[in-house]
Amino acid sequence: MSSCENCVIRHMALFADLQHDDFELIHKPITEVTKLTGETLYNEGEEGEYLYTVRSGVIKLTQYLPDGSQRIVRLLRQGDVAGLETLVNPAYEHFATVIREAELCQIPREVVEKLNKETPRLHSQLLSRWHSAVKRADAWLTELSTGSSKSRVARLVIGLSDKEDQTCHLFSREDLGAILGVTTETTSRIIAEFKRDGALKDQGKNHFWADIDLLEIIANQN
Amino acid sequence: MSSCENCVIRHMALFADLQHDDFELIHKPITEVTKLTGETLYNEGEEGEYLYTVRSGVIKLTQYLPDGSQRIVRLLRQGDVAGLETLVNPAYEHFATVIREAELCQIPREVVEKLNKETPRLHSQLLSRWHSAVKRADAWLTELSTGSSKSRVARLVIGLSDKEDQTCHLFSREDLGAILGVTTETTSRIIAEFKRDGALKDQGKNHFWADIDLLEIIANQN
DNA sequence: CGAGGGATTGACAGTAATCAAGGGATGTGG
DNA sequence: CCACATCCCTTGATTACTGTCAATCCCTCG
Repeated sequence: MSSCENCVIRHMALFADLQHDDFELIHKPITEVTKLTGETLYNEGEEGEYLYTVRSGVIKLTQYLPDGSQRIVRLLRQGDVAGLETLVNPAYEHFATVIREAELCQIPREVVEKLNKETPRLHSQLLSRWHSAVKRADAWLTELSTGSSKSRVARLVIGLSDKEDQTCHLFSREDLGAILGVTTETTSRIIAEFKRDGALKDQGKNHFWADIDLLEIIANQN
Repeated sequence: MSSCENCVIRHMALFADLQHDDFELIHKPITEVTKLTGETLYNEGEEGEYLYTVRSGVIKLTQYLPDGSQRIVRLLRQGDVAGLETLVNPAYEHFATVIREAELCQIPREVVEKLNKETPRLHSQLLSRWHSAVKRADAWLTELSTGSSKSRVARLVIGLSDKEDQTCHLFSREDLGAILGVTTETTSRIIAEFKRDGALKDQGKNHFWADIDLLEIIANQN
């Protein structure tokens, strides 16, 4: 139960700043769950029973418009938390779906609420989580929803790339489209074009080598 | 200095939950400033000396891309706070510009930092501010950056409308375009079309009567 | 009255959506 | 093991929308 204290990703987790005694306050089980691509964490409007920290994999948060069109508003990766909004208001505000096989810590909302009440050491983590959510939302808007489709796809690929070894795992064209607010066909065409131009080289299973410099040029023109 | 305690918009202000003694902690002057349309509160990257609560008027927060294109990422109105990010990191993260004459309370960052350290009653306000910033960022993306230009303009007009008396103050076509990620010409054409179709009726100076029901229909089709 | 800035409109080019069809990989059942 | 179905990606043809460039209009201000 208090294995959180020894968590390998604790330095980037919600509980990073907690001290030994704080973990005594946890009186409900925190369980580790694995979910496969396509599985759901929770749906918009449901009462939030759990928060989730992402240990590995990728989660998408989506919202729908009345006409049924959907938009992915954020991606969560290692160290990120899903369901924070339930600390302010019990209902989840997004559909949370796994888009790359994920290991998660499922934390009862009550645990976080209790810690938040009783130890000040959670406050700054919570504030900085919210802050980073806003920052990313703003960047999402300016970088991924502004300019031509081609620029936006290029920016998204850069954002999904590992700059060290110049590789990049992409998601389905449909998800990429929902991130950018364009159709799957447009996304597919542009990625195919990047492959023809040598900006991306296929390494199988949506895994690519990426010419970041070239993509940067594409991202900033047109 | 402690006139904050009697502020007429205190119920919606950052200091809503503070108690009498808390106001004793304020040892730097909070000043009320008025700014005209076009004036700037702060620029991205500057060290944040002040936070601002909006008493009246409208502030836009913008970000720029390397190629110079700009995007308005949020609007702040009565009760909203500009510059919250400086509590996490000293640099402002946007350009904050007045787009409708505004009265603001200019609060030294140190004041908020001190209150945040010394009284728990500010925490929940801060969390709920961040929460609402994220919620609005998400809605901005799904409602104002998804679908056809026409739908998006319609949604924006609805969002800017006073539902009581069916009126609406718009901003310059350029600002509306920067909110939606479309050109000023496109925005102008669509608003002109709304006027021809009777969805909007001009009442002078960017002030309109709005047929909300009709706009809702337009927002959800096409 | 003229200057200037924003709003509107037109013509046209370029981009992206739509509708439709084919290709390629994976997995299942015969 | 192969045939077939399925799912996703890709591509083509066409249409519709939006951006671009340019001109005009309107209002306010000096």
